[in-house]
Amino acid sequence: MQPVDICKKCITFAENLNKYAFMKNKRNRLIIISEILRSTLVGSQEELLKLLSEKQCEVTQATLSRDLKLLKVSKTPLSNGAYKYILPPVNKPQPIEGTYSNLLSHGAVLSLEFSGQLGVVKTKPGYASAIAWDIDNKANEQVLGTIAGDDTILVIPREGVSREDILVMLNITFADKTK
Amino acid sequence: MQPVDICKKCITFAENLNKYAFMKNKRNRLIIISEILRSTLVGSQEELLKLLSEKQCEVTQATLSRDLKLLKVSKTPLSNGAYKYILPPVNKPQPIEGTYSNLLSHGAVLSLEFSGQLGVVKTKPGYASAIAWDIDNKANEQVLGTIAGDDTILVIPREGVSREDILVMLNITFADKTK
DNA sequence: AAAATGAACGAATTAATATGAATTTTTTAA
DNA sequence: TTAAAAAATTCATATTAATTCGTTCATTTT
Repeated sequence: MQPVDICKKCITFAENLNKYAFMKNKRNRLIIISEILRSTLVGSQEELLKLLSEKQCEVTQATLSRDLKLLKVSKTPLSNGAYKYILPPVNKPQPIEGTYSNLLSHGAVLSLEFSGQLGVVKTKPGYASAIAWDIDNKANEQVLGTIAGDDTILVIPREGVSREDILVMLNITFADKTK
Repeated sequence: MQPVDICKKCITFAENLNKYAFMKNKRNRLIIISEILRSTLVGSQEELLKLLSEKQCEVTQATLSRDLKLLKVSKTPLSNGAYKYILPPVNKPQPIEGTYSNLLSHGAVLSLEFSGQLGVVKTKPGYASAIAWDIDNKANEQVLGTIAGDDTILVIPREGVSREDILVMLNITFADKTK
């Protein structure tokens, strides 16, 4: 190697080079992370750090933590006792945050009738289990449980819970949704 | 209040009282945790610990961590920058390990409650029909039939069959649990 | 340009969570 | 019963993950 005079520009360029390299770029890093997580069982951030560095992608745990947050990657216990970082489902049913689906307000519920203690909700075809799930969550106090078919839900109220209570419960839900 | 002599039995009873309380029991604790997580946004174990203690359920973080692992609860980043503990999706029936008695002793059956003539069994997600089938077979004398959803079984007892009869029937299988 | 702004990041720190080991409680079996 | 075994739980600690803070650099604004 022979000595070379390096101009200022070149120095700046060289210094910046790193940043423009494929691997040293946030977007691409996120892609790499996704790919790794899709194909590999990763149980901790430290582990993922190593895998990344194998792909010439050197970052610290801090950054990784931020990346995972950004990607909405969740840490889940496996049946074998280990943990796994998993990407959110592709079709994007994000975890439900606080509120319930607005199925109710969209007329998916067609009717509610009673027979004795039992309530029967009719829904649009296919909606029953989704709505049953909502009812389970919203009405734990009034309802012992629900059983859903395709367009029919059987609602089993707790003992001592009146039809009105059930109606009120559903009305509240309706009211909430409609505004 | 006048002073009272308390006999040994009473002392023992009082000491044990706590243990028999609903809240002081793993299985029930798991139910409570599930219910909380289904209805509340919980961002950390410490937070959940408080909610539990509000429900008279006192445990340490260590136990909670193990409970969450058992329930396969995962920690997920939300869009608002916070985190949320979420229960595994209901439509993901876990691999069924073993037979009826196993399922029961492994806590696949979460609860049994009554409303009027009807019994409602809550199970882990996905287990309902497997267990319902077993109940049908085991309890033909007491039970007219069962209807299973994903995590709920409606048990319809025969005419003249009491709650106790049903309990006894289940106790045979539960036996280990109830004492 | 210089100054202001804002994203990205790493180092260090703090916070949160998991786990080993000891202990207590419950179950089983004799 | 009572002792032994298993399961559940806690305590203490290790491990893992999130965040704070300060720096750098690119981009806008003045």
